[in-house]
Amino acid sequence: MTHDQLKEALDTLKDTGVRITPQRHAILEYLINSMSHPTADDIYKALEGKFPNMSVATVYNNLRVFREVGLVKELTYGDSSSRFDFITTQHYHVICEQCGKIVDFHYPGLDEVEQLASHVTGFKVSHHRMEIYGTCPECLAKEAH
Amino acid sequence: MTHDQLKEALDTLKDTGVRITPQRHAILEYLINSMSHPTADDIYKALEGKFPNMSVATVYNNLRVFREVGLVKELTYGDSSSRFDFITTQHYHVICEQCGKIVDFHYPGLDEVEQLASHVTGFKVSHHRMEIYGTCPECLAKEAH
DNA sequence: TTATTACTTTATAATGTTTATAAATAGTGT
DNA sequence: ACACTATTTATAAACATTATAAAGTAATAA
Repeated sequence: MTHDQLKEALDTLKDTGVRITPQRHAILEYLINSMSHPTADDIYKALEGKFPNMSVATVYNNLRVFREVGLVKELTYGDSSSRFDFITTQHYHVICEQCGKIVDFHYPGLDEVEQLASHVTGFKVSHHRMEIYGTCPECLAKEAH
Repeated sequence: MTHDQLKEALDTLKDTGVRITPQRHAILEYLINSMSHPTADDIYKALEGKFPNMSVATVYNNLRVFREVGLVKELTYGDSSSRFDFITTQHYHVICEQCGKIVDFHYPGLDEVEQLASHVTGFKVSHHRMEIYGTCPECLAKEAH
């Protein structure tokens, strides 16, 4: 499974015209296999053995590239450094209040909210539901006349 | 209204044994009146006129104190610096799937999700809806027999 | 396969936010 | 007003992240 994810990710890179370097391969592989949500430094340290000369900047640069291509999500919790997460599909819906159109909106699960809710209320939380409402670009254009 | 909020906040400080200094008063006042979500530096700059000698550390220290006392929420979006928000009541619902009970659950608005949704889909977002589902403590206890 | 070209990596320095420190100052309760 | 202790200030330090320029390397086509 994780092998397929890596292959897909590499295909995504190829399709987007992003070069596949050994460092990028290794960082992606680490992100996919990592259960935790590593910081840039975690990744840097983890790959030190394989790439003794790799620069921290390389890790940051590539995490940014992955994020721009949509492979990786940057998580900013309260602590000092960002955490990075390989994106597996999951989505919410954005709903147009004018025409009813529903657009998928990918976003990592709101684990934090569930955890806090559970902690505060004593509930055993099973899931949550979220929808976002607004006006779609087409209806916005119509409005503009 | 905002005057009451300030008064309440000051009472909270007094009750918690936190000294009320002119700087703290001013920072709280600024946070309450501010519609945006200011960074520490925003606050520092905004109060420069009133407190020409105030140190940046004072702003950071007090924001931490306010956060620890529960008056202020620290928001970490992707950008470089944290933003701070005076906590006004606002809540979601946690719903028991067994007995239907609804419990209020306070949580700062999911601005980040709305912003990202807007950015990705091109929608003009008006609001969102979120509910959390699970089993309440009472029903959990019944289950436990 | 090799040459070419543009993109990447590396090493380093720089930037910017946040925290630590110690001396000076000022709230609070008596 | 006094004494006690928290707080402020000024400064330096720590830390994550980004910028820069030179060296290296992946992809493409001849």
